[in-house]
Amino acid sequence: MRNKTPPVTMDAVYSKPGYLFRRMQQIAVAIFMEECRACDLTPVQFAALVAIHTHPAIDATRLSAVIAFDRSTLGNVIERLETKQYIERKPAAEDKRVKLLYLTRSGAALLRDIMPSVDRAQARMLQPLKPADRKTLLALLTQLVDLNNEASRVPLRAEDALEHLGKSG
Amino acid sequence: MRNKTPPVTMDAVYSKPGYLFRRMQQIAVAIFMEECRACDLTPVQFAALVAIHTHPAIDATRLSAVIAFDRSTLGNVIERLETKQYIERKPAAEDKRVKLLYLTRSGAALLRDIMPSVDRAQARMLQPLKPADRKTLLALLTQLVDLNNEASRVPLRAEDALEHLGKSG
DNA sequence: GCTAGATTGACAGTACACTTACAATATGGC
DNA sequence: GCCATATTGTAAGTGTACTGTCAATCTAGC
Repeated sequence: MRNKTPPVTMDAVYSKPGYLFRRMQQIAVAIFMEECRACDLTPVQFAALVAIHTHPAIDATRLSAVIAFDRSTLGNVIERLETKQYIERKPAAEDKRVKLLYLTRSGAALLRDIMPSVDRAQARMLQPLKPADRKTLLALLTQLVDLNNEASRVPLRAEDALEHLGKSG
Repeated sequence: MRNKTPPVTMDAVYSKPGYLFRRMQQIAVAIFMEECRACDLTPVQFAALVAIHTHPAIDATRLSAVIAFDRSTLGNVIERLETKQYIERKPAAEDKRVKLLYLTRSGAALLRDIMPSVDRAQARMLQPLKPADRKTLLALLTQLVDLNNEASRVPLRAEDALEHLGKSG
């Protein structure tokens, strides 16, 4: 009867999806920050701007669901975007707890201006792969993120963004 | 002459590799922490333990290169592992700046005990995909992380771990 | 052997990413 | 209308992840 445990080597780290996802996220952020150095925006701040642009008058809780970003941390992100005057926060008339988010003129201008940089960053992340492999990886990742959505502490709820319309409309 | 910029929608986020890598990292950490709740270890702390196990008497700088983890932050990680008594730090005789890292007995025991939980976590991350797709994704990710190594702020230098042997050996 | 430059570990600062807790407010059941 | 419950924003606490800077120390060139 063999009871031997396999030896623990660095392969227990390097060949595992957990390590690869961490590295890839690390690399993706580095590339994004490099391409978008001029505009002083982080990947999450960019996602928030896009979401507020797409859903004006969204509140922080719904924004969190739409970009799948932790609700508590989002407060700080919003604060930073407000300090940089890219967004505005206005109290909602119907619900005194809620503060609605809007892109400012300069926020909208920024968003328009950085799209080329963002696109360049996104392209660079997959650049080293052959075009066909890029497509395959993107398809598998999309599928995996979608199927694992509930495993995340902050599942994506894209449809949440529409809720605030139903009340007044 | 058309100069129109494409409309900015949430697709500028959802369909991009940057977003997918962030989500997947988020999901991977959540799954890891869930499976390893009992032992109170983070993914990075686990990687550090494996590396110290594989390379006893490694120093912090080389450890950083071996697990591709930021040198400055690693100090805190080491501190936490030391507080939990999983590792020991001993000053090096030859170089007074260096502190060498060793697994304690309880650190080695922990590492042995949690391997099944870690394996379960790693398996769960890819679970939703078909077996063939898991292999494809893992292969493409491994390739991409390797080819993008230098784009990271903390490139992996696995061979650095062996340097400390060359001096005295 | 002495000094210029590199290395090492430590620290301060910024930004995610998550947890739990809490007060203010809103809502639905009665 | 009143109250249990849920929602919203905020804050404190922990842990990555990176940027810098700094002093102590080592090493190489001379």
